[in-house]
Amino acid sequence: MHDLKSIREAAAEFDRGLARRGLPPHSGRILALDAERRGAQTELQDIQTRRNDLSRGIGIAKSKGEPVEAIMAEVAAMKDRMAALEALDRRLGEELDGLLASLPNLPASEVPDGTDEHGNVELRRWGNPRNFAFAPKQHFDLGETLGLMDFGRAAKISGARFTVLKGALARMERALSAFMLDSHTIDFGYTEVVPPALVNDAAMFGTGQLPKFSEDLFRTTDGRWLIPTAEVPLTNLTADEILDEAALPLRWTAFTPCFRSEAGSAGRDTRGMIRQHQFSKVEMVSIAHPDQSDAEHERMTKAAETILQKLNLPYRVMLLCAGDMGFGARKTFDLEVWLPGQQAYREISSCSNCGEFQARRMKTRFRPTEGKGNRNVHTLNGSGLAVGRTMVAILENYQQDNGTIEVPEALRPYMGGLEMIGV
RNA sequence: GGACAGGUGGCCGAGUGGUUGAAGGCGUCAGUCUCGAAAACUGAAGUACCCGUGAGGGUAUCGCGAGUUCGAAUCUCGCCCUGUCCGCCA
Repeated sequence: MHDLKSIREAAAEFDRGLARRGLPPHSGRILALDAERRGAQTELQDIQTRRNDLSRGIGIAKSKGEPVEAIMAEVAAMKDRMAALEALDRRLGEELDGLLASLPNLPASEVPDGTDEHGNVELRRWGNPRNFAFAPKQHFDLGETLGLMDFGRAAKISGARFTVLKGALARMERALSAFMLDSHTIDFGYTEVVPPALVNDAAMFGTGQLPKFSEDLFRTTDGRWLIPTAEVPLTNLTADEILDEAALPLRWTAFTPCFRSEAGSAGRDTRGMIRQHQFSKVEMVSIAHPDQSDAEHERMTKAAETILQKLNLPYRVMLLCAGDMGFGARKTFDLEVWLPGQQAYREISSCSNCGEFQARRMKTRFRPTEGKGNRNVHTLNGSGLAVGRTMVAILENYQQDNGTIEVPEALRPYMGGLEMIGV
């Protein structure tokens, strides 16, 4: 959600930001609506002032036993105009809010230009892709051959884009979640949270999934939504609250299932576990002071990278270009893990600084320790990591020529000391 | 799901359709006092928006949304949430 005041003050800059997102200018329409609405509000409030004075006068006159018919007639005469102005104010407000709510966040200045993933900039690489003495397989071949990953039966009971994991791989999902949560809570100070997986409209609006992206979501028959990421419930934890500055930053992490309809991605990643309707993810969310959100963003990304490093999985860090960022982000780092079976780097984490964008939607502010005037917090979210894709990466990077899988050392304590899968 | 009872400012808690943004208490902040603190006393303080260069003025807001009324925290309706009991249930 955008701030009207800042658009009034810097309309050209606002439109420049939209242009970087590939959108036409909107400030003209917004400011026209804003001006018209404020005119209506001002006139309405003047009438209300008069109405309140007169009504008060009626009460006083009555208590004195004086006649009130003349005053009542005067108030009654204002009713039509008041109703018209109220309707106008509401209509203009709805159009204005609808417009403001539909526009994505503006990219930070250091975000590169670009319309799609080809505009993203590689910042750094970590780890060296292993040299295989054989042709590395893709994760679904490995998993199915092991008999621990079953897409056929998942389709039987649920349909496409679901997986059944069994045995050591089912356990690996549990192990990975515990491993990741331990790292974030113990090494990075995040507080572990178990949030609801079903949320209401307001929460989905707060983080920006609604009103524009409802087709990407699953909806329950009683009108709730299945979370597409724990970012939604975690970030909305502070909705409608005014926090103490001293409480910042708030850092939360949660392991949850995530549900996405994947409408519009038909044909992409149809095989395997890369793109599923349901997947597990450990998410991090930080609620930060505006002055500290850039540092918090780096810190959060570091927490996600640490998981990959501990698992010894090669990856690269991408700075997303303006056109490839999500709706609410002003700056995003993607972590892409090396998948030898695909011979490609694939996204395994996305860490975004949303600035004030979500805070304004959720009405999350903080009270400065010094000075007056409440300010919007900055919100950040990042995967740490997508558990299913982490399993994919482990299968492909740790596969042996006989199809067995070595368990990464860091994970062994979480898997009862298991060193090899499939032997 | 059914039956009751509730939802008031940071918290607790009054509130009769009429000059109530809302008594009182607690807590918070500032000041007086003090070497300092406590106590006491004095004062300040919700949120959003509009007008105004400013000082300042105004509107809305008592769970949310409609309605009745010249006027609604107070009356009516719908919804949401909380508590208690019953039913069902992991």
